[in-house]
Amino acid sequence: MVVPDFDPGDTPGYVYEMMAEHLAARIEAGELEPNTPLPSERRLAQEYGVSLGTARHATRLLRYRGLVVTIRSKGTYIADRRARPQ
Amino acid sequence: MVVPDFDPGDTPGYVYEMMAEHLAARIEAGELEPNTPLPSERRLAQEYGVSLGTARHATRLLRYRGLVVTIRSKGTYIADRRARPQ
DNA sequence: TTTCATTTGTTCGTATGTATT
DNA sequence: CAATACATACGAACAAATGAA
Repeated sequence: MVVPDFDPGDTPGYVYEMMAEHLAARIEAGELEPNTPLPSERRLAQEYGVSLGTARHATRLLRYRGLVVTIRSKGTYIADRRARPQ
Repeated sequence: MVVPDFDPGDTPGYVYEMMAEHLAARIEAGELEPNTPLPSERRLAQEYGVSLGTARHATRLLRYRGLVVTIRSKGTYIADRRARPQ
């Protein structure tokens, strides 16, 4: 299962929401495994071609959804599948 | 003192760029000699009254310009004048 | 060998300013 | 005016490597 590349292009909606959706899809698809760290927010920002603020906004949404757990000065980790809502 | 004190004050431009310029001037003026270590980044941050991140940004610019060489867990050294570009 | 201090490397948290829509 | 997005800047904490004791 492969998640298509991220391409905000001219698709409607907010960049930070699309980015969060894209990351969520990668997590749910198992491409990003539980208890492993996400790339840093600055790295994510680079990879997705967005600003740090936007990347932070996206990871915050994932946090709200319980898909990731962020530990300050350490990183953001994929949550256990059983600890995830739904 | 050959190079005037650092004073970002209300001058235009970015702090990290002005700091890099100031350090570059000190290096080119010979105040800081080749093969000697710069003060640590945290020390530089204190001396210049800026944050660690800004000091690191400044030394990174010097690195790009080939004025210094940074060795992890050791320090940042003034490059040989003959090894410097231009 | 182990311990410790120093220094760079990395990361998140937060605030502010600017431009655009 | 408000929301989005970007960039700078500061702070705090942790990680890793080096070298000395």
